Amino acid sequence: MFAKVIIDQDAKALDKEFEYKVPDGYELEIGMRVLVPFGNRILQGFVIELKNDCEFDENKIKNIISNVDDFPCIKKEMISLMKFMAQKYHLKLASILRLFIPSQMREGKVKDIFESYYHLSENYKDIQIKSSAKKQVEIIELFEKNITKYFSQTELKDFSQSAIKSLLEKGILIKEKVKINRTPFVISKEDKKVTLNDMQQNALNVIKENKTYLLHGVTGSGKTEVYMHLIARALNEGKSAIMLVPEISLTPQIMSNFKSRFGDSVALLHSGLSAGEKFDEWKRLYSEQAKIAIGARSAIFAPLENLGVIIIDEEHESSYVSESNPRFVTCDIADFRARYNSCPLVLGSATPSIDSYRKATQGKYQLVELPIRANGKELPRIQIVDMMNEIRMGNSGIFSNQLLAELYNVVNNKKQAMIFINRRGYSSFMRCRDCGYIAKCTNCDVSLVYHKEDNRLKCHYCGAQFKVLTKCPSCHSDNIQYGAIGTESVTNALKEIFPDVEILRMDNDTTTTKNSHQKILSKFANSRPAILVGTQMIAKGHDFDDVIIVGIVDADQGLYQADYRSTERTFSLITQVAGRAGRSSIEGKVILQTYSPKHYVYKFASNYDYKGFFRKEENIRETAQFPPFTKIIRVLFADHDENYVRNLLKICYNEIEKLKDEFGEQIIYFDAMKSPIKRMQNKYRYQILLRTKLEKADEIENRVFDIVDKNSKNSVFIEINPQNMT
DNA sequence: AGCACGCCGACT
DNA sequence: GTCGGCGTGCTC
Repeated sequence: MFAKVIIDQDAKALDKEFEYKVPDGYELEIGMRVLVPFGNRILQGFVIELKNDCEFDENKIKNIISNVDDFPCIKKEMISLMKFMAQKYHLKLASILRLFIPSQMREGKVKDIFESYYHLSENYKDIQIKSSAKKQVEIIELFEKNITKYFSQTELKDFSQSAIKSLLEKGILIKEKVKINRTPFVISKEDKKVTLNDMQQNALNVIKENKTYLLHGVTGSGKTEVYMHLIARALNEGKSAIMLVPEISLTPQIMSNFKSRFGDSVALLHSGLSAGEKFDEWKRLYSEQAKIAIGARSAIFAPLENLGVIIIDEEHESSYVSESNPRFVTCDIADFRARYNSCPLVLGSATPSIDSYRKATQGKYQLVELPIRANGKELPRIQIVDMMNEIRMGNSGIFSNQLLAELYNVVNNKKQAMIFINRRGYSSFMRCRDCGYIAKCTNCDVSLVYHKEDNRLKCHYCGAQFKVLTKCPSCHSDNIQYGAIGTESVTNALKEIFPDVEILRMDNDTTTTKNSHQKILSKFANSRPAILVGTQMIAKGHDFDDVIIVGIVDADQGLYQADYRSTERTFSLITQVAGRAGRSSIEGKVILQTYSPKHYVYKFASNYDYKGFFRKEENIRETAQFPPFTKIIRVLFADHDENYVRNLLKICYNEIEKLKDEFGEQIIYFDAMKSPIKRMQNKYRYQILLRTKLEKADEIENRVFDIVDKNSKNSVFIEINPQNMT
């Protein structure tokens, strides 16, 4: 017998299958980790195939030394998935396999922990003890009272070690080591059984086939309840389920809901777990003690077999795309696994990505809609406030008069408000304070980004550079604003206006420690009146009944990012933030402040008109030749050695340039430039950007991959339709 | 990744 | 002469 082995080393030169001989009579399974002789050392590898013949020179072949675990840690499906990912993303086989097992297993640090348990032996009555051994008799009586119970060391701490020891020696007691699960603690609430409304029931009935469903449900339409029923159905059929959520640490209440509904069948996989907890949850899934995996994107690799459903909640979220190595798109993986297991894949969202919704309109996904809220309540009214008008009326502050009036009302009635700041990333745009003009790229129709270090405006899609604005080209005013309003300045401004009110701030800076999220939120929950200021973080899943006002201070900040998806993101954020208002009986209201009140995104968002927005945005993407009508290929070069990257860039550039002659008009755009952030983690960064038409996009992509693979050992990453351009 | 092999300069 | 620099190539 021979085995194909992937060596567990993250090196390009080792990124292939090596063949070894399995010694006669040695029990080995596909997916097992093994130790193999490699050169003059011993390395760990994964068996991915067993066969009777060998392709390698049989005189040079070496024997497998041993297996590392007594079970195959990579299941069969995952070996197919590995091949799929290697082909699609050009990732190294070993780095893919590492995604499938908990990292602790590789480092070998975390082992199963055991606790000693004691129970009576079957024939304990036949064994004599002296009547003088009072303690021993006491112990036996205790065990006889709970005849089926196993007692742990701690439960027997009242008895001396010597008494227990002599009972063990006589064979009356038996000591057993039992594996302990470090199952993470989740506060579980009373589970409310909910009956589905007609829409939800319909969704449940429709979603059953081996295909992809786009579940488009307005905020509060009860998508989660549909998910729960889908999972319950899978369990009833003896199958398992995976549910992905964008950032699990931000949605603790969803977790506790699932825990209380499904109990120990749920395994949670997220970044907040300790190494040991992760390992134990993984093992519970592997051994089918738990059949539901819930977690952030990496939970898509859960070691479950016989999947009955895969759910991706908030499918539009960018966190489903892995931005650092190994780069992968969660939805691709989910699709692979759903098809492999012949089960439905459900993508749920109140504001689907343009890409997904377009697939639904094309029939690639089946659209399922939940158009009304489960509680029958209206969505809060969104009022657009024109900040240009405020300036004309002499108010040049952060807050409009309407928002201030509403905040006074909140404070006087001891209610709560949330102020949301739509800030993303580091960059800032330039805007005329008088007429609202925004500097945009003349080629790409995306906003230019101000770069402080060389005092220029740059386009992140074509690299074009422009002088900073000193005078507005539209109204000739010299009142130019750059930089962006942050949470800090808003918080300080509020503290001045409302010195006696609890003003809380939640953003990246204030949530660095582990429980800081929870601390801020519980403080907010217990204060009346109170105002919570924050970034996207406050947009998700925090329901406070007394929040009657949500203010969006500068909605445009997210809109004018140099990113073709910025409008889509803004729409989805407004929708999400608006969902925070008016959860209770009191009607909520949203005040949306903007300097461009006529922008179509506000019209559609304030009417909760997703479809209208989709049609408009689809149109714009088509005209501007952006995805999903084209494909953007970004080749990023990053290395400590600047000369090395520049050289590599030049070689690849020249070869890719030849593709231009070959593919002609298929390539809409092609250029090389310094990356918008020139240096990151001390690595110099350059990039080549391509935009191609769809017809030959896959072919061009493969050719670019080939060129890069051929010329570089490392330091080069290729991204398709990157989420951001830093 | 790590290690051997090998081909050049400067040293007891 | 030979010790040691690190470029190149190989590992089933």
